[in-house]
Amino acid sequence: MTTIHDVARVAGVSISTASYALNGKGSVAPATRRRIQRAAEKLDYKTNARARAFASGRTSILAVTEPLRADTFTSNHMAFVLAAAKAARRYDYDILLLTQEEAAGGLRRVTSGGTVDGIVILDVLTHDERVELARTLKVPSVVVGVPADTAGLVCVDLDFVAAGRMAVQRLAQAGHRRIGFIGHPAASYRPEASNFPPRLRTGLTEEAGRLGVAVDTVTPEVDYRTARRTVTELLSVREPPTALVLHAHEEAHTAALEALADLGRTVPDDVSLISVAQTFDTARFSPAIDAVPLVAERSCERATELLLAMIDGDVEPRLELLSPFYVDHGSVRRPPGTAGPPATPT
Amino acid sequence: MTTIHDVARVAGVSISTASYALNGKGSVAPATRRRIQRAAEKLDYKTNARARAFASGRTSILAVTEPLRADTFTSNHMAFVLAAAKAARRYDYDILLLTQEEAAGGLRRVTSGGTVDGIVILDVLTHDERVELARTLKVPSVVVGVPADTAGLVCVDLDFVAAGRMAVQRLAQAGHRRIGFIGHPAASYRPEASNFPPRLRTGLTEEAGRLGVAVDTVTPEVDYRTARRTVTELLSVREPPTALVLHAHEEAHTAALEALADLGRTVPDDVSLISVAQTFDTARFSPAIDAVPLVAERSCERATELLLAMIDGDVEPRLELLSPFYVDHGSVRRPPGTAGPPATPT
DNA sequence: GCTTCGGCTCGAAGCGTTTCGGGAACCGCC
DNA sequence: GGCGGTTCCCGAAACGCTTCGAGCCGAAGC
Repeated sequence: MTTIHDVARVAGVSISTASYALNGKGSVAPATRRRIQRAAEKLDYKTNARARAFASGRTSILAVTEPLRADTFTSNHMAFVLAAAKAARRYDYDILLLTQEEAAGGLRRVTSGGTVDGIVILDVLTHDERVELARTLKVPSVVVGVPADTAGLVCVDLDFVAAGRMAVQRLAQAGHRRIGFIGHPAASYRPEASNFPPRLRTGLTEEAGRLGVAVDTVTPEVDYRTARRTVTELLSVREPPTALVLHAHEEAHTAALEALADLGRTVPDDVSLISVAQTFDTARFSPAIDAVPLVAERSCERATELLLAMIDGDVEPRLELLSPFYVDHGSVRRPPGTAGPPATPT
Repeated sequence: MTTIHDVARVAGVSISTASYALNGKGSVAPATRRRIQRAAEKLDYKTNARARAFASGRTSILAVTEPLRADTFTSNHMAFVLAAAKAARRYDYDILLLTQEEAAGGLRRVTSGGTVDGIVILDVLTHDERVELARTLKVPSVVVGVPADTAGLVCVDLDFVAAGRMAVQRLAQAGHRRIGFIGHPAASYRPEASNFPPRLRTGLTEEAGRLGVAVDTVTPEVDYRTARRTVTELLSVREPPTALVLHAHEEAHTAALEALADLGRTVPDDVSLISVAQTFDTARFSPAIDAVPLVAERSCERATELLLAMIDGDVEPRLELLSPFYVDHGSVRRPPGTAGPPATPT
């Protein structure tokens, strides 16, 4: 195995100079640096990660903890894990994946032994043991999501409240006065679950109240047939909503579209549609659905950035809420039978 | 930070003895061992993973490489990654997750620097650059799946051919003479994709030929509406199949059930159903569907076992195909209008 | 009583890198 | 020409652990 000693010898310098040159630290004369780099190239030298970790006290590995629970969606989970991995790589870090059945224990293990330099806590619950633990660890950590108590934590998340508001604003502006909200399964709104579903709903209902928009809410289970029936019922009342806001699993989207087709309602002529805070692509539906997307990359990128800043240096505890944005696919229009100027974005 | 020196001092032994005792290696008198363990406990000593990795040349980390491609399903991917993680943990290993956009480069990186002790290659393509690379690396690796050329490799996978055969046998035994096969999207059967879809289809069609069973095949895209239409067409011919075998995405299962309901066919009275090689639970459908499941845990457990054997010691290259098994949920019955003894498993 | 053996323990040599402190050479300036 | 300040380079000290080889000692074998 070729070591830095070999490189130094071939380049005719000391190993310390070789180390400085290879790592871009210290001050090394350009000519010397080139000589060392050429030697390294020639010998196909690769830094021994174990030795480097030992000497530097850094492994260049981040732990990513992501529980798999029944009340959330696999694709969302995967999206965040992959986004975290991608973000980490941009800073030359790798990720070590911690699973549900090791949540706290795993964190303790990779942390106390110095296996990782930092922790990314994904998909956090309102009350999450991982967060409690992270507070006590000396290894820096960052939370993607918003636990009940954010004191002393660095948290990053989409502003779900604003996302809910944005959807309502858009529809209100288009002239809708009664909207249907298709939410997550009821269990997702309980205090022991994640808190983004209630946050979104809060934003939505409060803004609706402010703007004088009525909201009919349903929370179908993760099951196509139930979802479809639920949506059909939602639309079959005497005074049905003229628009739907979806913050639900993918299957519910399909179910909603099928239910609409079945009832002979077309999108967007009869009913407008907005999907809020999804990680999947709502353009792939037919028709494509307007979205206020949940971009895992955004949250994870920012989280990683902050985490690395914590690793070398201090970062003030904070809660960063990322502003939502709107993706127009033409699934929102004025409700039927109403006149006025065409709906335009703010 | 408390080190092994502290433990040794408190226990009144040398650090080498402490090391042997703590790692269960060498020979240490029981009394001494206990004394050392008590000291470690008292001092809350945790082995420094970096130092240990450096000294021992082992990091206790395995790389898991898993490409995300459009032609497979997120939930399957996640299932295998999690299964790999779980298996690794059982042997006190952690996993470092490598993503698509780094397939070969990432492997090279974590390998040449000694970041990981071994590699688990998931979801392998028939022709996969990761496999080519793995062959040249000095770090041991194991493949979950079956590439075109398995020479010199250790491969583990479900026996998809046998799984396909098993489904047909079951249906033939129940008296079915014409079955419908709902496969993956057409692209999955091309030579540049994974080869488990063609393997399964081969087993199915060959066994069908042997048993005199006709097979009508469809390969719907990953899209509910298309899938549903396709299944409806499959069942709307003059002489429709009396049973369906599904090796398809979850949405296609839902679509098939809805299509059947729409056509007024009930399961299993009018049509029998078997789902083959799925990682999701087919019991959650209504009605529950018989399955020849793809158990990610099985493949990953065995793969990990072999990988660790390779890490310390030699393992002969091999291809291990795991035998499929049948899970009965009552969705298979004799075709309507036929007499004879009730269908019973072999 | 001697040797031999095996169980137990220890000292010390790494493992390959980072990084500190210092020294040599050189510069510009008074 | 002396002197403070840079720039560039080097030697050597860690970093905490594993593991080899050797030593000691009591028990067993002759």
